[in-house]
Amino acid sequence: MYQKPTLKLLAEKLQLSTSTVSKALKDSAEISVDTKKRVAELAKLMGYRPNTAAASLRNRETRTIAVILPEIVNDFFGQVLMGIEEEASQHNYKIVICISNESYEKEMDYMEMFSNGAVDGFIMAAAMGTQELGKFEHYHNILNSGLKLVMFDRVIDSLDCDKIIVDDAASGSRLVDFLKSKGDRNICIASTISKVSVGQLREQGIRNRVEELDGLQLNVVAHEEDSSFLTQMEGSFKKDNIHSIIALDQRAGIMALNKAHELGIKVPQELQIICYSNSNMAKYSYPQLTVVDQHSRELGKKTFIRILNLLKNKDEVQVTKVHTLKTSLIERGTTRK
Amino acid sequence: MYQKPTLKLLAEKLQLSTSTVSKALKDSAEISVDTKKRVAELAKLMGYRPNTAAASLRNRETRTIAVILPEIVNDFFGQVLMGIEEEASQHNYKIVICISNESYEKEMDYMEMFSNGAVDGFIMAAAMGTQELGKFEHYHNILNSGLKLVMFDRVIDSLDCDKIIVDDAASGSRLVDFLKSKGDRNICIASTISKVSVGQLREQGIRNRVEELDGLQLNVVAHEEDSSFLTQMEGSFKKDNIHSIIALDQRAGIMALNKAHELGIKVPQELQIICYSNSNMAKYSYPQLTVVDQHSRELGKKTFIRILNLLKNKDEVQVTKVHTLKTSLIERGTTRK
DNA sequence: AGTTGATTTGAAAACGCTTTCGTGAAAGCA
DNA sequence: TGCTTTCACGAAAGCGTTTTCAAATCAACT
Repeated sequence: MYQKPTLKLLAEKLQLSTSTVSKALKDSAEISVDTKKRVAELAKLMGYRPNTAAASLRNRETRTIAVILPEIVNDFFGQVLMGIEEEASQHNYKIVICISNESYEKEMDYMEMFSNGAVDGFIMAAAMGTQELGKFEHYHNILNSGLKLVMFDRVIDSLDCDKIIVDDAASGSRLVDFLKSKGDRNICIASTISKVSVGQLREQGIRNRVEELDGLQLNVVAHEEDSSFLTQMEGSFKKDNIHSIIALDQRAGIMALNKAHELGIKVPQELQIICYSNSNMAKYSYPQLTVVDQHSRELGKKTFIRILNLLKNKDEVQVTKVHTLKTSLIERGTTRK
Repeated sequence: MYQKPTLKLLAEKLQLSTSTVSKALKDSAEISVDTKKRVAELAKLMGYRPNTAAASLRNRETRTIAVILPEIVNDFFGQVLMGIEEEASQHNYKIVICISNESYEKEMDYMEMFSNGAVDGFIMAAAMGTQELGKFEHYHNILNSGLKLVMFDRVIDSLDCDKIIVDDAASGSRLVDFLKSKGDRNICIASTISKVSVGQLREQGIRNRVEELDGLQLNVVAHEEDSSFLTQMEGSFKKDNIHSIIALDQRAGIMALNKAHELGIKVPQELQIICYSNSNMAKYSYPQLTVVDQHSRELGKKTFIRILNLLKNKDEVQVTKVHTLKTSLIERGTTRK
């Protein structure tokens, strides 16, 4: 089988040393324009590609980032991943992907597995299991070993690392104002993510604002599991006189909408629904769901850029460790004009 | 900052040579049980992890597979990726992810970028752009350079490589039978993927069966772009007397369903819909879509196992290069009992 | 005691790259 | 011409592993 060209091979063919060839390819000032050209030409001709393992070994950097996601069949995380990947490929970085499946153990395993120098850093959103258990030593281990860590969306408050989040609490508050302005008094929170940080933040933001304002009522329907959620939702529809629903995640939103259909409730005339996450599911529902857009792709890009900065300014201290993105409301078919 | 333990460091502490330590950690028969134990203990104590770059360089294998997907915010590809990832992590392989965004150029760039020894092989589904253009030299380059390549779902017929696909044509044929048995005569194909291989195969399977049988009528609504698709769909609903729709992809399915809602067509009483891909969108639609399940996660696992075999039996010739998985119909709310 | 064989360990090279440092040649200047 | 400076290149070391081959030790058998 055909042998991949190496520096040595190029050097032989050109009657040069590997050092010269290496420098020439890096456009070093030490090398004459003439030989640079010769080297570049042959390299192109032979399809030379530097061996990454060798470069990693020598340079002590892998140009690889591990991305640990709680799940992947989920538009939000998918979009974030897109953003990360896009930015990474532009900067000539590789992304290795790990799916924790919301499990603390898997998350830990992955972090251990890659803490040997296989990657330069981690981008991650905490697994539900981790947030429930509240065990964070694996994060500390990573940080202590000098690897970079940037968390997004589902972050650990007590952890001293860089974080990219959205204004979950503030947005919740804004939604209440929005619904009140439409005349709704009886608001229901629907959630399948009440065990993760963002779910709690959103709920808190809503709750606080409801208490600040007068004459508003709040219900909560929360369950991770579809069927329990649906029966709870149905119960709430029947006994409480719900004017509007704020769904803290796409699944809760779509299930609430479907249940409303089933019960013959007219959306948005009799019931308004706002849903977190600008997902395809929300876009292709009927009617199209009004959503809180987290600008997830942008979030992914920002997250990558942040870790890139950490990697570059090796010793400089970052001042602002937490970066908050502002969400925006996309009004569609489940809210009134 | 703290220095990662290496073989050399372990060796010094134990008063051994690196060779011995290396062998001991690999449980070589050359080494006495006693020293093996000593080495193992210290290694564990110090948290030794072999440097992957060094091992890659020496062993000429990276234990890394590049996965190139046309898109990631798509339940089918997401599920396949899950399967791949699951199997990979079990076999101690890494997955680097690339998103071609349906573009021929990006696909090519990625394959070039990784064809240097950064990965041991590729798992991929062809981008729409590639299938449209019909340019496949980049695949040949990969194969010639000795890297392994396994394609899934969107494969290139003329390419001599391993492929994992589903019985697209056959399943199309079965769907026709199914619908006919329910009394439908006027079938409409809805597609946003008529430019990719699987879309064409499914359509062909349906078309052939319709021609074989008597008294059936076939319409086609196909457009990649949402708004054009929707207006075409609406036109078809109004002029053709459609009994049922076979949607070749999830987007087409959900859009057809929504349009039916909009026009007040009762599903499934007046119109049956069957949709390819067992996606969340289909599961959480109202009513829930009847779908063709491609067992996508299983497909992902099979794909990884295939490439793993290629990697192991380096010289052995694989006999069956194409592996076809059987799809199954999941009857839900958009078809009649 | 001498030879053999088995057992356990080590020295050294290699994987492909980068970088420091050194060297020879050409150029500049007096 | 003799000196320094600049320019262009090469030698060599080292990144952390793995593996081949040789060496050392010790027991066993003549």
